Amino acid sequence: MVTFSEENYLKAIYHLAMRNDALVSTNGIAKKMHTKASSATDMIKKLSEKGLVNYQKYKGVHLTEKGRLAAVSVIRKHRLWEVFLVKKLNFSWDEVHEVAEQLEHIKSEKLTQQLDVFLEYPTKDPHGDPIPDCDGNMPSTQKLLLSKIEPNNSCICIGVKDSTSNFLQYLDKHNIALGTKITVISKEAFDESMTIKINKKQWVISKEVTHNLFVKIN
Amino acid sequence: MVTFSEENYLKAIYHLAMRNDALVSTNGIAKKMHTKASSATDMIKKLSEKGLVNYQKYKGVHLTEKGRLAAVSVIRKHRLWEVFLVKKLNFSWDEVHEVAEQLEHIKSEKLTQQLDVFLEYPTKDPHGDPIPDCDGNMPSTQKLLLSKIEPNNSCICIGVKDSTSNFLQYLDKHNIALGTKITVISKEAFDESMTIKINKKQWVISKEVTHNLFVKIN
DNA sequence: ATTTAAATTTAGGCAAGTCTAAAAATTTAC
DNA sequence: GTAAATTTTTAGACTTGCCTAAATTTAAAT
Repeated sequence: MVTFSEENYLKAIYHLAMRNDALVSTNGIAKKMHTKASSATDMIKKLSEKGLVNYQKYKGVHLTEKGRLAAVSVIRKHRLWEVFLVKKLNFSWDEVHEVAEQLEHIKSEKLTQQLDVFLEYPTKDPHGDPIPDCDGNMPSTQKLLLSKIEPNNSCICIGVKDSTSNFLQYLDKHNIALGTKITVISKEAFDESMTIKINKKQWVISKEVTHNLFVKIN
Repeated sequence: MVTFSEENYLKAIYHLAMRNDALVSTNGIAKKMHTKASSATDMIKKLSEKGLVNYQKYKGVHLTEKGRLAAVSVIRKHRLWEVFLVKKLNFSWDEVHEVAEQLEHIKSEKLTQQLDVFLEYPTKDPHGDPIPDCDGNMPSTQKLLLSKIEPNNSCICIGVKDSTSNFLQYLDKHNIALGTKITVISKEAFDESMTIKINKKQWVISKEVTHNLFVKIN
């Protein structure tokens, strides 16, 4: 039995490790969880006793296979619920996160499975992130930050790195959605701002934008 | 901010009081919550401090208006989710309760509202229980136990008192569903068993069944 | 290589929600 | 109308998840 809080820590560790089974630091976990390092240490010990992470004092942790499966299961539920909220309940992509944070902890194999069926097996959530399958396989996606694209090349927007409401609303306002084709006109070395063209309309975006938008080469 | 556990107690008190604002006993609450009387006392004090119940030591509690609204809100969510599970995710009526017990605690006004829209404003859950509106009004339903129907009268099944899987599966097996017309042929004084007729087929049901099936006069 | 800084862990404490055991109040029974 | 039985409350303790403050370990800097 994995508690609500344990699931959140596992998810945090998964995201920090970024599928590399790199060691994750106590401070990193505490920061991500908005708790103190001492709280993180407490939880790490508990996760370690349950065999969900490997832990070496002062060194850091990484997920065991059991822990990885638990984390991915939560992520799967989170992303399926996000699809549900957007596709069926008319939520916009900047409103879904908070509610999905609650729904991801509902424990029912059948519920998750039937939700997947009902949504017709989506492979991406509303922010372009991949949805793991029920066996815990996370589809790998090679995605580039827009900032890496050279002038005179074009690309397709496939996801966001930052998924805060502010950023998502910015994108909505400027008609940048998943699937939008972006042509890079020029880059400014000074402030890393970039001139881009979408649908014949051309304007300048800051590095805050180019560093948080994932694209693929056309 | 009402916690998960507080919501469960409020729901229990609501159901025990049965919309009469009758006093509910500590022991009654403890029994319903599967906890000990001392735990119930602790929680009652907390609910009282929050203004959700009126409490007099050794006498009992009843919900304040604020408490009633909180309880009804949880019940509304529970029943909406049950409809969702049955109508959209192919759950059967005996499988929904446990999952709905979890979903009922999700906090999002918009979620509940949009779910109601998505389900096209259902007024009854899969067991025939009324779904309160978003202002906390519980539709009143006058329903009779099948045991009260006299021989040679017929009635329509509109709900269940006991909604355990065992009973619901019994009803499924014998093709008794909400809306089914039942004609009472005779009653046995000795064991309160009853001979009934459904679709020209006639058989005997025990008092355990007649005391747990709600009907309305045709 | 030792000192300083940063990260991590330990120690002790707090609130929520539960428990057991014992005390107090109420109800029931004769 | 008092004694026994039941119900309810209190007292003290445990677990989870968090905190602050202090101690320890590791890393960085000169």
